[in-house]
Amino acid sequence: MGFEAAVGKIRGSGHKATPQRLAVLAAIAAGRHQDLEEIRARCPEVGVVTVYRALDLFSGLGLVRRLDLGYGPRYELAEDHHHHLICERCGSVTEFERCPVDLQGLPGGGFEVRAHSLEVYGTCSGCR
Amino acid sequence: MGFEAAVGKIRGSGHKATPQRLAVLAAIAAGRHQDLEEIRARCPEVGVVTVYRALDLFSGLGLVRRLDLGYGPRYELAEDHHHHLICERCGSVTEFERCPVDLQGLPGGGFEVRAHSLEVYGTCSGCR
DNA sequence: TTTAGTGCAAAAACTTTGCAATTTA
DNA sequence: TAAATTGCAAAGTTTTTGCACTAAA
Repeated sequence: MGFEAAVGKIRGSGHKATPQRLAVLAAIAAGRHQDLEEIRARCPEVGVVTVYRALDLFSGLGLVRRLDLGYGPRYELAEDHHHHLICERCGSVTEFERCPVDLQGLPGGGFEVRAHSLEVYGTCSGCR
Repeated sequence: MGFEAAVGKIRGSGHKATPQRLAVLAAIAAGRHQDLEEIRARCPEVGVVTVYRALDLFSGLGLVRRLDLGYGPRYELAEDHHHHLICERCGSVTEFERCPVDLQGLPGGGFEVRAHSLEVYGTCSGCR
């Protein structure tokens, strides 16, 4: 889901697309798996409380996803799928595009899939 | 990784397998994606601080993984792979066994894979 | 016996809430 | 204009730290 679609979803859900919310959304979209501090740094004009509330709203709308990659909460746009490579030694996180997931014939009896997130744990080349 | 192997890994890494640590580990192994409160309930004799420190140690050893499934941190044994079905409507989490991930020819230039975790987001049958 | 680990109490960090002022649709 | 949103200050939670005591190897 892109930035534009996300804005549409905010309005469509009956919420107001305030400058603060857009700033927070843009901040999240500008990076990947950022923590609160990183997001805040990209929109310092927005109060912390508002950032928390925006994050909450966005999560509820399915626009943003909260992850735990090992060092506290991180946020990113809830694209259809994300794939992270996480080094258990140094904690570095890198992403990769090619989707190694095949959700054909998934169990779960009628579960409707919207997105997925894959975390691959191991040791990065620099730590071996 | 089973409980036994985990104990071996604690000892092998030069740390002591204290009754408190074993209790915490057993508590985690007894359930799936539990939060701190649930874990604590299974080993009430262990102080909170010790639980936090054990969780920290276990994460560092790669025995336990911290996840964020939408409502704060959750912990589970870091088996080779886990697959969660997360309902974005009601927050319910279910697991499934069949692995839909194929990590052959993964990018990442020499990243050594040890395990993975897949979260599938969508709407469960009860919420549709 | 030595070094690592525990638990308490306190500190720090993080997140949520109440409320008056402000702003969007 | 009415209802939603913001931001401050305060309250509540969660997590970490300092330190004396205890226990595992």
